[in-house]
Amino acid sequence: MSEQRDALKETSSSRALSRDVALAAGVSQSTVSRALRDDPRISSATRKRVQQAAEQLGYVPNRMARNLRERRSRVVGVMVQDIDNAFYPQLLADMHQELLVAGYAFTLIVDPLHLRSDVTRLRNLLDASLDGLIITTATLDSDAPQALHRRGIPIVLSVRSIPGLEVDIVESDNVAAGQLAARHLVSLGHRDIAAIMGPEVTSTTQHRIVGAKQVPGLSLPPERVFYGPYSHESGHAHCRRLLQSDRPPTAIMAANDVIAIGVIDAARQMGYSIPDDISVIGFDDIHMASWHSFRLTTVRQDTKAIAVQSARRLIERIEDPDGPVTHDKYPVSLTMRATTAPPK
Amino acid sequence: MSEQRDALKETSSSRALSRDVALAAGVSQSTVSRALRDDPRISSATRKRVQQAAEQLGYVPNRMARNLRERRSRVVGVMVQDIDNAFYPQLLADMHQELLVAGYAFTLIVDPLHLRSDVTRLRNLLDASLDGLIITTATLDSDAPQALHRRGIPIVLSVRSIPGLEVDIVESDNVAAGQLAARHLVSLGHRDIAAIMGPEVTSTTQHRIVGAKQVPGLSLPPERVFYGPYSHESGHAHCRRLLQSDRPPTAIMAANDVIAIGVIDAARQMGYSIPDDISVIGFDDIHMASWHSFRLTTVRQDTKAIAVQSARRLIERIEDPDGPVTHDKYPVSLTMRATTAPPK
DNA sequence: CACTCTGATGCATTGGATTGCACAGTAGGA
DNA sequence: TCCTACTGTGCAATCCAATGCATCAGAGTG
Repeated sequence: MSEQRDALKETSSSRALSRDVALAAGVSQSTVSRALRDDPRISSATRKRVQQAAEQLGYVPNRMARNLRERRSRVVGVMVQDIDNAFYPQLLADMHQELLVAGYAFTLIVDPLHLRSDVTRLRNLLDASLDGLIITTATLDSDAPQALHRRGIPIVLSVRSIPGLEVDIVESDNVAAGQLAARHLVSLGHRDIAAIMGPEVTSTTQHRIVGAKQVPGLSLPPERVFYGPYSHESGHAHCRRLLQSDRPPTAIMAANDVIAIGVIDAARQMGYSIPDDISVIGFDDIHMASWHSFRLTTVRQDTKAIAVQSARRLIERIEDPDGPVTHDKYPVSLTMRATTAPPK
Repeated sequence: MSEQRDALKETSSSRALSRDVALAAGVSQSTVSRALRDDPRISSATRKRVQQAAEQLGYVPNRMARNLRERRSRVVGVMVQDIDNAFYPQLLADMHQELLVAGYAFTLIVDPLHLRSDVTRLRNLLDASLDGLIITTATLDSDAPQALHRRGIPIVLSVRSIPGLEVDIVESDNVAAGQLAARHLVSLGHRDIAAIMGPEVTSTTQHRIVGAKQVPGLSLPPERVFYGPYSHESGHAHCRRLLQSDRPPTAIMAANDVIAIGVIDAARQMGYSIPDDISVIGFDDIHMASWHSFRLTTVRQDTKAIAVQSARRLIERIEDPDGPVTHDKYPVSLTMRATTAPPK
């Protein structure tokens, strides 16, 4: 037992440094550094000797030292609203993959709206520990993205955008998305539609409403538009209230699939049948939307493309801070499943 | 508010360093460092002067330099199987919160089982950029945790465990969980039960099976036990095959809620009614399990407690590498909803 | 044979903050 | 007046790898 502990302690306490490798290989520390980074000036014989010594000692270059010297961390931040909301994990999974192959790690930054100008959080973003930041939670009234941009932190606005800010943006064509959803409902014969949207200050909600209102035959008066968080609870609560009212709509347009599923749950709970009694349409087309229990009709956005492109744009921005600002806008499409039908 | 804005307002392209602050405040660089870290040896007059100068210059200490000097990064890794699996985001949200208040950030490490001894990935964990690691994906045959432990990286096994490894473990009492589920089904009158489990090499699956088999009145022969990933698809596919077979079971025990929901979806898709035609029970009690479309009966584990405690244990281990090894085992409970009933 | 050039390696500095230790200044006591 | 005892600051080393520049040996040239 004590022998084992000793053995463990030895291995752990003696973290090999580049100078240890240098000693073992009979070269200087700088040669070790160069050899392991495949510097062409090092002869292959020396390189091999160094590599062997490094392997034998279990040498791994200290990333903190490298970061300090190179003034970059190869870590980016990804700011999300709420990890426990099915949309984000899906986005994160693809971003993660893309960042990984590019040699970047990422740190999750959870940014509830109400903390948007929290000094402590922002300070952490300014301490040079992150090479850049993907913001998926931008709101129209938040000044944090602007402030970070001014400080010279490479940022990309992903999913949501802010007009007039000279930063890279990767989003869907949400006006078209709103049109698609509304047109689909109208073409089925719906005239009285309610919209359960996200926060009013998000571009996604704004754009989708704008698009929906452009569709002829649809009136979407203010009293038929509800704002709230992008959550299951919000969809559930709003739907409940709508169905308890004097004059329930014949269809509900939800600002995303998570809300839409909340709507479905509430409607079913109150004994309504979907789509016979009420139609529901969502946005995003998250994996869950296709599950048999929901079979949600929804406007699909290419979440994977957005995730991948956001990561790429950020990396490009990091590597070329002065390159031209880009704005990617991805097309959307209607995925018809089983939650919409003509009104009764 | 004004303080916040000041911190961000600075537009200067070149980041202020502590020596700039020193110059502005008329003190030495070391005094700046001490003043901003509230070293009691600095007089309050000097401290105030330094703080003002720092604020004016928008100075934020460079974290890379601090990391190198302090030989710690205040970043921990959290290794998960698959972010896009509802269990993990829930776990991560609570871990994140707990780590945040303790001053730690975290990096997500996605670890598919098949990479279990991939040295390349491990190298990233050995470069001192992480202070520690929470592993939620340990498998009984993986040697990575062992290897990392040997190298002296503080690690905590969370959710899943490996016997005989001298590291901190935070998990549920999964044997009791298996017992609870099986006892519930048996008490309802079920005798022919199938189990759709996770990978055979996970402690969670193993322990739950062991627990279930301990319940009198239940036979769980090998041909009634199925192994697969902890995914919706797996539950869906296995359920489908079971229901198409000559002799479908009267109840299905799923290794977690995500699988259970896959089972429900498959059963409904094939026209079966739950719980009338077949009972389904899960494990975990993720948020989704309570949604009206599922109302899943499940064995609840205290995911939040596990998340929080894992974070705490890791931090304790980082701060005291030689402290006694701990093993937290949380009790589980049965949450009865609407997916179990007596057999027809 | 002297000299330049090239290739391979080492020396010493750099990145920016933290911190052990030395030291100047002041107050209090003899 | 001198000496001790603090207090508050500054100097310089430290963390570890990356890298500009100097150096050296050996090949090639006139």
